[in-house]
Amino acid sequence: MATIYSSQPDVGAAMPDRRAARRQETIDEALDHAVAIMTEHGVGALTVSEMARRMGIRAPSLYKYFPSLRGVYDALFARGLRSQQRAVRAAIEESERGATRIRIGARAVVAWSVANPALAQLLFWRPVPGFEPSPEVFHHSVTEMVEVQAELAEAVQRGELAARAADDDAVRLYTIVLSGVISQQMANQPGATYDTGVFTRLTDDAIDMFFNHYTPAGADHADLGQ
Amino acid sequence: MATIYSSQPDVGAAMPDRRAARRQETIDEALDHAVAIMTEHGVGALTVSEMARRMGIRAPSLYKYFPSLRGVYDALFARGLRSQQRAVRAAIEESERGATRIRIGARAVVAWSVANPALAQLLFWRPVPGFEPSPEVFHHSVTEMVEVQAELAEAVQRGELAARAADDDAVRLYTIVLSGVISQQMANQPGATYDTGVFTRLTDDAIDMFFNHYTPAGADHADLGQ
DNA sequence: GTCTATATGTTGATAGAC
DNA sequence: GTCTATCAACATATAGAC
Repeated sequence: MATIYSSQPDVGAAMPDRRAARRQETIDEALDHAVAIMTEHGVGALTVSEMARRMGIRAPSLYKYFPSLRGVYDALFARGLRSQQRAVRAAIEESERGATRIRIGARAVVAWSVANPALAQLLFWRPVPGFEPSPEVFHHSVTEMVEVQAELAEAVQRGELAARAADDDAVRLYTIVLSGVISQQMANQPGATYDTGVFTRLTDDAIDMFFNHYTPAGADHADLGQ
Repeated sequence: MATIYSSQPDVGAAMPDRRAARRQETIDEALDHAVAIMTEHGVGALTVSEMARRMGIRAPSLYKYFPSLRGVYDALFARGLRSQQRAVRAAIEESERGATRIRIGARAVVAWSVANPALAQLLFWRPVPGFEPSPEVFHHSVTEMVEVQAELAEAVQRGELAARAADDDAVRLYTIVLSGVISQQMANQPGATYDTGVFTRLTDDAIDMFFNHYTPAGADHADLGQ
């Protein structure tokens, strides 16, 4: 297998990999600029022309990397999902399972969202007329919700939450709470960080509210997984 | 004072009122088309040209009624606020005060939002690059929150909710819950009605969750204001 | 208050040379 | 894989005739 560490990079079988890597670098750079544009001027203000302008190339050249503007949005949606997933996984990595992990994961999602408002809007809202993520990209998004449900089931098993918390509706209520925090923060105080945002500061409060709603019978109001 | 019921409508002092009324009708018709365009193609897809096209006039003519495209958005924001307020006031009109009124108002906000998705997106999100409502329009939006806070204080007074429910943070948590329900519904199942939406169906559940979070000391988990 | 005409700018996308 | 050239369309907004 050819390696990108080859000492003779321009020869023979090493080429295709090098080409592919270079190509991927260009794509990544293009997406970096796309995120910057959306952050500065709004998610709906992205244009192929502006991306090309910032890269110092002509617009037609970008069509070698993306089939269309929608293709760019789709790549951005996928990148957003991956980035968010990485952030969450890094946060929960060594945490205890169950309620604790749910809380830490929730904090991570909110923190990632305010740190990446452009991508977050693309994931949580539908701000671009006519754009919907392609099925294969959207599939990852569904996968993520399955993991949340599994963790809720674990919390039930541990006696931290009532049995109802393993239902589909509980997952929905969880997403309602998180997307509420994120939406209100992005819409009403866009510049703030996780610590300074008047809505993001309520993340733990919101999670408490969610957990209390599923307090197991006989248990007291415990502040789970603090 | 001249009346629009004047039997001699084209004479003298009656004219300015008739002119003003006719002008307002044209503006309203223009905004109707604007809402239709946003509903069909997304909030960000509104153009002066398309509005004119649907009205059967030329684009320049519309500039006699609106100073710019942003002016149209501002008028739409104001219309959305008024419409939502009317819906809520009609719903709570004869209800008991306190927790009951909060619950009924919340249902009304969610129902109005899924029935008016375009205007709701304009109010709850910031989907249009560079558009922010003008200060005087936005002021009404703040007024509304003050009313929510007053009703929460009333619920505290009645012993329905704990004292903390009168804090600023409680109002924020309330808006988090509502905007969460609305955001998730609009983003993930846009076509649904209040009754068929998998998220809007959880409105009462979400309000229960909110109320339980502020259960007064000594009180049991009551389903307030059902 | 409507129109035509126009200035001025933008975009997404393709064809084809190099 | 980059470019030039170009298409076809669309936009916001203004000037000025009627």
